[in-house]
Formats: sequence, C-alpha cells, structure tokens
Amino acid sequence: MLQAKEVTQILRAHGYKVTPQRLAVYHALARTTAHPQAETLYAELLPLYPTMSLATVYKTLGILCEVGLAQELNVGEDAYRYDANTALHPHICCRVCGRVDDVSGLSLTGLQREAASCTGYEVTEQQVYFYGVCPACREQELRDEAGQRKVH
Amino acid sequence: MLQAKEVTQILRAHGYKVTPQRLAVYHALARTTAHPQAETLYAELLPLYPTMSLATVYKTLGILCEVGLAQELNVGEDAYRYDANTALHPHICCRVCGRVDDVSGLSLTGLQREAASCTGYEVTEQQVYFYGVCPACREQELRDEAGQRKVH
DNA sequence: CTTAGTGCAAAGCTTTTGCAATCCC
DNA sequence: GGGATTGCAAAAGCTTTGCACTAAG
Repeated sequence: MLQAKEVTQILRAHGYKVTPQRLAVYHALARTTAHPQAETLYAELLPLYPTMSLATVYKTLGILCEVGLAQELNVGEDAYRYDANTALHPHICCRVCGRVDDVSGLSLTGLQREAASCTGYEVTEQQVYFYGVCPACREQELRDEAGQRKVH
Repeated sequence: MLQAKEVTQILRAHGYKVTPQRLAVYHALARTTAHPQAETLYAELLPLYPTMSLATVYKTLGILCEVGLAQELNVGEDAYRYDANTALHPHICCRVCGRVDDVSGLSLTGLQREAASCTGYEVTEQQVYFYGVCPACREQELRDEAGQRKVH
C-alpha cells in the first residue's frame, strides 16, 4: 500500500490532477484484500465523503488501472472487482459465498513464456482464476451434512 | 463437436427438452473456435432461424453451460463469450483486434493442486487468460512502423 | 394433453456520458 | 484564471424476466 505522497507523484507523472476523491478511492482499495466492486467502494466512502458519486468511483478506478495503481478482475460476476495489488498473482473465488482471495506462492512466469511459444502471440499480461469452495464454506457444508444425518 | 444425437441424450438426461433452437445454438457454437458472444451467435443463426430470439440464445447458452456442453468465458469485455470445448485449456486475447484463441499444450492440472494447497480451498474449476498481441497484429504493427520511417 | 420452451417487449444492472458547477494547480 | 474534475441525471449495453403462444414428449 503506497502513501498519499507516492500516489500523488504517480498520478501527476501521468498528467492527472490529484483530488481528495482519487486519494480516497485508492486508499479504500489498498486497505482491503476483499477485491471490492465499485459499488462496494462507493458505499464505504459515502459516509466519509458525502458528495462522492458512483461515477467518480468508476472514473477513478479506470485511472488507477491505467497508471498501474490497481488492476481489474473479472471472476465472472455481473460486476468488475478491483485489486490494488498489481503484482502478477492468481485469484480464487468461492462458489458458495462469493469471496475472492489472492493466491500467493504460485510461479506463473514460465506459463506466460510457454503461452507465447504455443501461440505466436506477444504475451503482456495474464489472469489466473480458480473456483471452488473456501475453507469456511467447506466446514459449513460438513456441519450441514452432520445435521441432516441426525434428522433422518 | 458432438452429434445431434449425443446432444439430445445429454439434454434429456438433465431433464431438458430438445428443440431445434437448442440444437442450432449448440452446433453454431461447436462449429467455430472464435469464442463468439451471444449476439454474434444470434446474428449467425437469424438467417437460418428467422424467428429465433436473442433471449432464447441466452437461455440456451445457460443450459449448455449447465449440462457441460459449453463454458462461459470472461476476457474482460462488456459481454460474455462461449466455448463448446469444455476441456481445461487457457485462452489468449489480442489487445489490438480483440480475437480470442485457445491455447493448447499447457499443463494446468498441477497448478490447480498447488492452488488448493496454498489456499485451503477445494478447487473445482479454473480459467487462465493471457493477453497480448496476436501474430497478425504484430505484423501489422511492424508494417506501420516501417511506413512511418519512410515518411520522416 | 400437459408441461416446458419460445419470442417479444419491458425491466434490471452495471458502466459510461453529457454538462454545469467546482476545484486543483 | 484556465482547464481538468466532480456529481448528477440520463443514456447505453448486456442480460434477464414476465407472459401469451407454441411445440415437445
């Protein structure tokens, strides 16, 4: 998570002005690992910035992605999610509760090189998504099964 | 690409009726490797099935994915794409022309197991997307640069 | 004959856009 | 002070839904 000073420098370096709204969106995003949607960030910011609008959140997220302060995720929901961690890392999404977590410790650089040689593309980015059931929901499922067995 | 007979069996096995529209959508999808969007399939089918509606295409694609005859892709566009190849394989998307190709020959099963052990999730599915510039667009870019040099 | 599916139009959502008022530099 | 940015409301797209009609089994 970068400090306001560094964010300011990066925005200015790309020709963007620095506004309280932009800093607020960046910090709200950088503070969490929940990979929020624009709407969620907006709801979080509204109490602190009562005049903030959802359109501004969207415009700001677009700029943050463009200058490399965030990345956009697409786990297959109706809405995009955003991540202030722009390092190359996979994400994993729980099919039961919908949470999205980072996966750290997987090496993906080899994959990108392989993809380039398989396809002839010049490969510049990648996204890896896993789907399944998170630890909390697995436990819940086990408890549900146990409960059902008692009933029968 | 499965025959109509096999598709019929699979739909029936899941309690779905078999209609000309459903077979048509499946075959239109299975015939191509372009990973079309719903709208594209609809436009392709309209001449042959003049009463086909876009809503039916969407509903049918939903069913095809549910019964395992197709999968949904999300390369980060405004619309979903669909693929009748349901084997686990990555996709690569050209940032210039937007085409989406299959990547074959990458082994991903190890990755899935690693992700499970890193996160504690039970991992059931995965999607891998690469982004870059396709061979045709790379050549075009080279030609454009050469042209520019002549002008100066 | 019964029930599911189709097709149309309208609604629902997320995201973008136009524009006057405001703020950064 | 000048030009970018904000915030509002409306628009734009994709996808879903409600419902009368039709077709599958």
